[in-house]
Amino acid sequence: MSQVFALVDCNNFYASCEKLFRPDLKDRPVAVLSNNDGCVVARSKEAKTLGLKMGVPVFQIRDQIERHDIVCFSSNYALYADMSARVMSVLEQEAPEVEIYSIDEAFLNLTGVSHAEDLTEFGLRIKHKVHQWSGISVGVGIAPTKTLAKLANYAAKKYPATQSVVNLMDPERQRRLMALVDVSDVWGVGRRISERLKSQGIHTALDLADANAKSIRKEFSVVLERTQQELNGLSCLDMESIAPVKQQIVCSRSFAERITDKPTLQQAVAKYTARAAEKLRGEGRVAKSVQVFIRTGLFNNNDPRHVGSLTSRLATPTSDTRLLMKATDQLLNKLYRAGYRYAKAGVMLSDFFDPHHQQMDLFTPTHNSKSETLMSVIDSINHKAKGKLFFASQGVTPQWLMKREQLSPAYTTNWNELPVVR
DNA sequence: TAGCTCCCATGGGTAACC
DNA sequence: CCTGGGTTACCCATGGGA
Repeated sequence: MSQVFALVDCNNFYASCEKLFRPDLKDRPVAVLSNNDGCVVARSKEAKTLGLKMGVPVFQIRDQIERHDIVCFSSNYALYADMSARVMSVLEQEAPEVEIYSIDEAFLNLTGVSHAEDLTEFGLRIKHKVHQWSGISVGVGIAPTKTLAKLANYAAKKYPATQSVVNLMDPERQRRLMALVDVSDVWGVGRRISERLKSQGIHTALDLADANAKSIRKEFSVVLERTQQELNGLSCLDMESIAPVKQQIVCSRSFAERITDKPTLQQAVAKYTARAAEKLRGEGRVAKSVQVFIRTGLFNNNDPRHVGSLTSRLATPTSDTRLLMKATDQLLNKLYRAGYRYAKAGVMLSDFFDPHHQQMDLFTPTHNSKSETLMSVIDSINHKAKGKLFFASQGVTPQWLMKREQLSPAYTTNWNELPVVR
């Protein structure tokens, strides 16, 4: 039986979240910056109209920001996550099956819904209800495959006449749209692959759909072959409503200022280790493999360069912050070289196990419940009082913390931070 | 038993996505 | 001077059994 997927995607999500709580900024250009206030990662409609580009470093467009009086925000992930949850809960009320694909988009499985209601009507209803309940506006694309649903969503955003809802169930309509869409705008086709496709005369989504399947497989990959089949209405990608178990956890960050000395770098690595361990416990797992990486700046640097990473395999997998910190500190000791200006460091955990049926070895004392208790006490305190409890090795007043100079208040998650309005 | 192929695990690198 | 963070999947080379 043929399937029906919808893709619901929030418009300018981060910028919309910031605007929601600042009605005074209605109709004003707003930009949201990446961690460290480094790049532009989201723009309001007005900012896009002004030609503000996605991903550009802020220092390169200071004058543009000044000239047009663009309001900039540091990213406030807690706010976006909370708004996302509100949007998703509306979708979950309306659709029989929801796959939360990212913070601002979700696939709905509408297979079987089609008889009860016209699909376009369904899309419009969802759009209205999400807006009514969360204040966020969304686009809806409906199609027989996920890739086509993405494409329909792209059209819903691009063409205002659609009222932000596009029903792409009809094959003729699919082909008409695909002829207008650049291959690079197809889901799964990035920069490199679109360049290679274009050198072979494949310029539009339709060109890709009609290309020779054998040669796509041979010269590119199974992944692109699947994309091609999906463009032709053959569903290869199913709903993944249950989140797959994580295979790795990374915690890394650029520093506000370059770090040259080892003790400071040690603090940073300790902090990232603590955060990664916390995430690991949140997943209910233990890790056997621990990696640390450090690197100097990436761009226009006459500075000496150093990138390095080292991995250690623990005798026994663990989620105990103390043991993981011991490991990462040893790795950093081997990795660190004096005389470099480090810009970023990170900790990666992988090779996960279920702590309750764990492979023991002969020489290490067995899993102790003291550690488990201590860690869960730390986690529950930090859950209530965010990050108030930490290890001394993380440093008490770190100077290298990321830059977040334009952070908005925690409107939805911390009542105490709300600005006083009279 | 030397030598061959096949298969699988592993690890580094690339590309994609949001 | 100042350029994000996190995750997965795949490809390919390698090397050790069977």
